[in-house]
Parts: sequence; C-alpha cells; structure tokens
Amino acid sequence: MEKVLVAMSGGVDSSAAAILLLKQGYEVAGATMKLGFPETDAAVPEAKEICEKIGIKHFEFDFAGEFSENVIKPFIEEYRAGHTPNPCVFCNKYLKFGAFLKRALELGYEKIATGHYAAIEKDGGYLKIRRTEEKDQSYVLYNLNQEILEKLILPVSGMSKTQVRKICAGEGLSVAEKKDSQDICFLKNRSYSDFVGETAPGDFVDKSGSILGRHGGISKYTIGQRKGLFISAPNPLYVTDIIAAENKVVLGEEADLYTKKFEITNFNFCYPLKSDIIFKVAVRYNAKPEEATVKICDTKCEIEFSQPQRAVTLGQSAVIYENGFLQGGGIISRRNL
RNA sequence: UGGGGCGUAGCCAAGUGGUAAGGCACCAGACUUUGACUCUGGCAUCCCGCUGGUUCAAAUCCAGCCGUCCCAA
Repeated sequence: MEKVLVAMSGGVDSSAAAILLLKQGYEVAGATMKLGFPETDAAVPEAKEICEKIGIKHFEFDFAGEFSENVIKPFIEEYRAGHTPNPCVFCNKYLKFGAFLKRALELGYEKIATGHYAAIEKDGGYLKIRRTEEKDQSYVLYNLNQEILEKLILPVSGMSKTQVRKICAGEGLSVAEKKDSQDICFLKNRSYSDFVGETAPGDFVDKSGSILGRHGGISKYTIGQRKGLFISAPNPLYVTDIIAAENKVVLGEEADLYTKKFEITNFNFCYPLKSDIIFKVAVRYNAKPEEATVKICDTKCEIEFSQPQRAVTLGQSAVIYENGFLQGGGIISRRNL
C-alpha cells in the first residue's frame, strides 16, 4: 500500500483529494504548511479538523521561512520593479513541490498529492501533465519535472468543481460549501501596499510621452489594466507599459496592448522540448493558449505568437503546451521584441 | 465693456417646444489561487449656468444677469 501525503489547504479540492485517495486504497495522511501569516495559517486547524473527520493523520509543516524567502520576497521585489508576479507559481515551485515534497519523503511517504486540477499521463516515455477540460490549473504547475511527477498524484484531475464538492459533502464535511479562494492567499484581508509598500507617484503618459495624469505608484498597475486609472477619454484607456526607470505608466488603447514576440527566463520544461513545432502558449492564468513558436537561446527562451496576444506582462508566467500537454514555461522578462 | 460663440452628470457630448441619447470615469455584482481582462447592473432624487417671461407643455422660444472662449480695438 503506497503512502501518500496530501497537501491540505483546508479547502474543498485538497480535502476531496484525500478522500479519493483513501477510497482508492492508499495509506493517506494530510499535512498543512504554516506560512507565517494569520490568513494562511488559519488553514492549519481547518485542515486538521477535516483530517480528523475522515480519519487520517495530520501534520503541520512550518515553512514560514521558505515562504517568506521564495514567495513573499520576490513578490515584493517584482511589484516594486513594476512587474506583475504570480506568487502561486513560486509557491508551487519552492513550497509545495519543493520543501513540502522533501519533507514528505523524509517522513517516509512515497508520494504527495495536491488538489490541483490537471491530469498526469504517461506519453512517449515521459510523465506529462495534460490540460483538463472542466477546470484546469496546469498553468501553475509548469515548474514540475520528471522526478517530481513520479511522486505526484492529482486526484481531482478531470473532475468538475461540482463533483469535487459532492465528494466532500458525501463525507459530511462542511468544507463542501466553502467558497472558492480567489485572492492571493496571504492577501485575504490586507492590501497590496501592506506588503509591497507605497511606490512613488508619477506621471501617466501616452505613447508619445504627453502627460495624461498622475499615477499612484507603479506597483498598483499591470499591463492591460483598465480600472482604477481615473482618467476619462473618448475610449477606454489601458496600461500598455510600465517604465520603472522613469517612474512612468504608459496608457493607450486596446489596440496598443498586443504583442507578438517576447522572452522568458527562469524557464523549465517538464520533459525535453521538441524542436520546430508549433506550441500553444498562455501568458496569464486563465488565458487561452495560443499558437506560438518557442526557441531556446542560452538562458533565455524566445516565444513568438502566430497572432499578437493581449497584455503580455513582465513577471507573469508564459506557459507552453504541446498537443494538450504542459511542456513547461517561464517568467516573461522582455516584451515587444 | 465693439462683435461673435458657448455654458447639459466628475470629463466629453447628443438633444432647438412635448417632458434628459451615448462614450469615458466611477460604483456594485458575476467570473477568477494574480486587486488584470471580460460580462451584467447602477449612475442628471421636476433636472439641463442663474432669474424671470411666453406656452396646455421648454434644456429647447424671449429678456436680463453671471461665467467662459474667440475676434477686433
């Protein structure tokens, strides 16, 4: 009987994952990461209670230091640099599939499981993550590799949220009704500026450099943003660029948001990259993957869309799919090449 | 202090006698492990610079005033 440790967040998905594994006959235990914030650590007692109800052991891992170093710190630095980071990507890379996995193995577990919506399949000799139709979170999993995939189970793969809720309801868990989490976990009751701090106000300019108004600090904007600019114009204005060096935020029209070619760094491929084929690339969570070519150049990787895509944003992850499988991804580091 | 134009919600702006379009901004909700995008809804409490007049009825016509812009001196 394989021993599996489920990363429990106190939410519906990971709870259902644990229940499913139990039913499949695994020896299951749950563990929750303490990340050092009241908002995140509220999950610990919640997950513990769920584990008690379904009759499995529960561990508590104190990863506040790792979280602060690998998630919070880059989050702050990126925002202050005028980029838009996705902390979930780092949390998965360094915490769930880093520190958590390591600890699980140390405790004698052979595998770990999470409540991510994505499927693991064997294809062409490699373990691959396939996009799932109902709901898909493969976007945040691009930093996985073969070694990790061998030790990972994603039990809710291919299910709908409704099905997952029913599984929890079937065990009489009140978490079945719990609302989906939305914001970044550590920001539940706080504002961005509590973490990032205030960045200096500066000018909103148009693409020719004319001043359109004042912005409240570059950390408050992301490419493609329309809301919160407080500027009235004949047509909606969007943030088209953030020039950190000049503390300027460039505004333009919808049509100015499209980018064809960009560059990623810190990339990872879950399995070896095939060459000279057309991939599909998503540049934001929930963005539809679109046709593109991918070319590795040393420590960087150039991605060129067949058709320009909206709001390619520094700091966000570009995630590459090959034939429905998650090939890999990286952090967008240059745009409008 | 001669001539002309304009004054409609935070901004822009339709509407020239029949009882206030639209866009932007903003707000709310939906969606969403990124305060983004998107979608849906709301948004001038008899109100159209002010005051008075004409009319069954005016933001729309008339008069005066105030404000503002342009031209000429």
